[in-house]
Amino acid sequence: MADTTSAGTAERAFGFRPLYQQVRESLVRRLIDGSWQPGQLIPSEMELAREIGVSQGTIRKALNAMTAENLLVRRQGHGTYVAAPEESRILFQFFRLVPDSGERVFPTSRILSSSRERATRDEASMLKLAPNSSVWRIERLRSLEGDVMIAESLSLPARRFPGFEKLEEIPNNVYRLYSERWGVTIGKATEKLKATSADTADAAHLGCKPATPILKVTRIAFDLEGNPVELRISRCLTERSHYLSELR
Amino acid sequence: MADTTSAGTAERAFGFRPLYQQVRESLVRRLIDGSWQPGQLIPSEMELAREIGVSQGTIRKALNAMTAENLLVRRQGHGTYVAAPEESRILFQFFRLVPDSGERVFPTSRILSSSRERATRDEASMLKLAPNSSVWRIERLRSLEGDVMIAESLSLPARRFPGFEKLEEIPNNVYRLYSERWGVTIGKATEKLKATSADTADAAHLGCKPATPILKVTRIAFDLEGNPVELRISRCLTERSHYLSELR
DNA sequence: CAGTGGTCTAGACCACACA
DNA sequence: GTGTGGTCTAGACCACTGA
Repeated sequence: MADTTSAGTAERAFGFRPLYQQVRESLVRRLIDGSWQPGQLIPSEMELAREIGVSQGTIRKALNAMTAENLLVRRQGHGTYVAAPEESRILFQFFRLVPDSGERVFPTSRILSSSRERATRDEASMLKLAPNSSVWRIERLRSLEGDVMIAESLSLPARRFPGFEKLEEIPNNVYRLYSERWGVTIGKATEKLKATSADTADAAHLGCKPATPILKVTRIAFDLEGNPVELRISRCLTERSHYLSELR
Repeated sequence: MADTTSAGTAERAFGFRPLYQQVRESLVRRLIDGSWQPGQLIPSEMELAREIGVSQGTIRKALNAMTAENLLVRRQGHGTYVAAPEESRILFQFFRLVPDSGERVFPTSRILSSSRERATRDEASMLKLAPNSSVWRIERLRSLEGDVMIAESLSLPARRFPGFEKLEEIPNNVYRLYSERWGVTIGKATEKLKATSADTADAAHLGCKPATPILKVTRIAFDLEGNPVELRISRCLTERSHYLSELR
């Protein structure tokens, strides 16, 4: 890295890449390979600058970029920490269903089933798996303020989550589970929303009449390297809640 | 502004505020009061630094913050421009309904009606208007790839849009209209999504059976000062399209 | 070529947290 | 007090654009 400081020439021949982006990538790699664990305090700007051989300002630019991506958390007077999948952060970043009147609340969950299955064609294509790969499939119900609002199914590539069947319990916040148990960090996700009607199973789960309009949310969640690692299909009752989307 | 450079003391007594944020605010004010028009080239960093009496680096930080908010567009070798409500930008920033198979497309629109009305209780509360204020109410249908997909109603505070009735035509991209005709710039918006069923009017408009599940999107759009200036309720067919939400 | 924004550095000082 | 991140400055050089 220090080489490119004074002599960017070699670098330039293969396509220019700002130093701070190279630094960013090398730091992201430490997150990916687990040398920096969620919640951990990382070295100060000055230490990183010395270690990597660039100025403090360049380190800062890389760290600020990672903070903007929710990979790090910086606290003045404290230091810089690896972002951890805490309830409150997950709540704001990934959970968009909000009661119509009232604040954002973390839902509670009840597991219905959990099994190993052959991936359907849809699962395989959305998770970029070979046909007939194994997936773990979890069905659960989620409640907001005591009422069941969401019936959802999670599909996980079995290869990325070995020993899933040995879990005694599947917690509410699965992203923390993925992180702590398999070192899988969710970085971003895309959701596709459609309106559909409750089938009889949905109706039984959600406590509504069949054919009630429900919001179907199809989420694909990606790890830090950009690989899809979770497919989640949520069927949501939106009679007393809504999906919140902010356009900036 | 130059005062606070060496002597932040007075400022500090009334609550510390970073210089670059003060600069940002003073530049945003130029957008609000119209001294900088959409599409216009603004002075270079060096010129602004001299004019305001801070360093180029501080100007840069303010300009980059505004760029991140989609208020400015910066082009290396060119200069810095005030962001304009261009089709492509609006398409990505504010229009989230995407055909299931295929690229994002800007919809076409057909106006059904346009009239001045008393604000309903809901309109008044969401637009922060006094009860019984006047609003313009526009009904229109929007098509994606030739098929009607959205039936929507727009409500605008009459006070903010004087002479609306004199318009010969209401264009597809109304945010450009607001900007060009009334100097109203939309900075951000929030959308609340619910699943509901098509009533007979929806069914007639959207060419579907009554009771078809549809996605109801309630948008409140805000100007640069954070005042609500548009209420938009869109009823969307999502049989061959979906609402795209990206979680980062 | 001149002028713009983009990167990188170096150093000073400020605000904040904790021991 | 000491050390952290946050702000601000100043200046050098690079990459891109259009004349």
